[in-house]
Amino acid sequence: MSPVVLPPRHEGELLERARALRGTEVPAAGLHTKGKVGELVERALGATGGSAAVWDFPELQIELKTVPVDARSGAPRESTFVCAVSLADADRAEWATSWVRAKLSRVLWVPIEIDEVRRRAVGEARLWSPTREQEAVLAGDFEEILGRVGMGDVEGVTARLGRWMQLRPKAAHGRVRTVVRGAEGERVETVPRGFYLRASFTGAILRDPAAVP
Amino acid sequence: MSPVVLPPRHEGELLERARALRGTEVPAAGLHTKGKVGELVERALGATGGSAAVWDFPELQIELKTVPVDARSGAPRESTFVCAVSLADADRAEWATSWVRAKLSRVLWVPIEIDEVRRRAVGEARLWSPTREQEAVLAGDFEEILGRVGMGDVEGVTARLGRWMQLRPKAAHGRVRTVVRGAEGERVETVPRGFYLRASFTGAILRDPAAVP
DNA sequence: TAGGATCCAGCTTTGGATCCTT
DNA sequence: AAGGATCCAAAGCTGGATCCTA
Repeated sequence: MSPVVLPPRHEGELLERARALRGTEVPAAGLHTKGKVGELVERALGATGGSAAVWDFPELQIELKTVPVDARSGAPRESTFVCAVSLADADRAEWATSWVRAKLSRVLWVPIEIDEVRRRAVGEARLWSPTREQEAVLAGDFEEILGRVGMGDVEGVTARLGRWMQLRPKAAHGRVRTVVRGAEGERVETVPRGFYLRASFTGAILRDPAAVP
Repeated sequence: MSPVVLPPRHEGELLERARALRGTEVPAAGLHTKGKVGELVERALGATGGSAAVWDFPELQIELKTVPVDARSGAPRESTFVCAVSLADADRAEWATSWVRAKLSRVLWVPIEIDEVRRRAVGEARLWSPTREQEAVLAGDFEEILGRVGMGDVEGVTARLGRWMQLRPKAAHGRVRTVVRGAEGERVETVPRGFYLRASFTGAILRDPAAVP
């Protein structure tokens, strides 16, 4: 990451920049541009996180998420990836100290509005932190999902589990494998996974940050 | 209706008969058998309601509803018709005195279980009355829907309105028409409609009679 | 027509698979 | 591999249209 813009010094500056971006057209998505828009917006806002960091804006402890939405309705068209999960450590994982909680504790949501002709433009950014109620639901999803993985039932965890947050494959190719322990302690090879937020949840909080769907 | 079975004398007898029917195979549904199973079950249980009555078992004030469900999951495959609605009287209609409330105040639900091969068999019957909370939601749906019709906006009432109960066309042919008054008091010709319960609701109360989805 | 319902095309959602860049 | 996400077939749901019998 080589930023063309200096890191924002405070939330106000970050929000200001994000709002200045509003209306900017961005390259159309397609098979060969996945993730591109997210990276463009990161650079334009001065993100410096890089692979090792927890947050995109480490000084501000703020995570940036672009989310593709329908230009008319504002409804998200996709779920939102949060972070990868170390399946092998599931039995020791706790919400309070988790990476996913840290990332979600403060998020700058940047909608990418997609119109009928597939054109994409930056929408109105919004800074969000989960309400107590929202965090309780996310924590519940976390426990339910990693609890099952911790019990050795990783194959029993489908993307159906979790009210707002789900676990799904996260790998460049279907053939990538990671190792986890089964119920009897045996080696189980499986595909790497990550946490995703359902579109119904991001849609709700984009409309109303305190929503309790 | 010429019953081959005498009317049940009390709830216990009705439930007994319904349970005795469990497992009975019934003719497969198809384009040309709509409603047939409902009538077969009515006769088998000794229903005497007929067109004029509010209830299928007038002495017991009980309504009979067959509901097609997936044999595996128990989930309803269709919404459930409750009764037709007089659109012209919408502005005077009240939940407390409505036909739909009377019908729903006590219902014998008879699931018709459909398996992979489309075979249909009678499932376990269950006698239900709405809890206070459930009735409040149904009353809310009623007011919301008929309120709009009463205000002359019948064309603005889509099947999307109503959390558990919705208004939908109810006519043998799409060309049948009924008359209602528009917002300016003008004649509006529209298709006759009836109240239906969403499959999500009947599914919930079949699993748990006191469910609050 | 009233009463018993189901049909089914089209839209939405789901959730496993996949793609790019560093 | 980690971080940024989107793809898209198939399953599920919606809701207007339709079917049978008396």
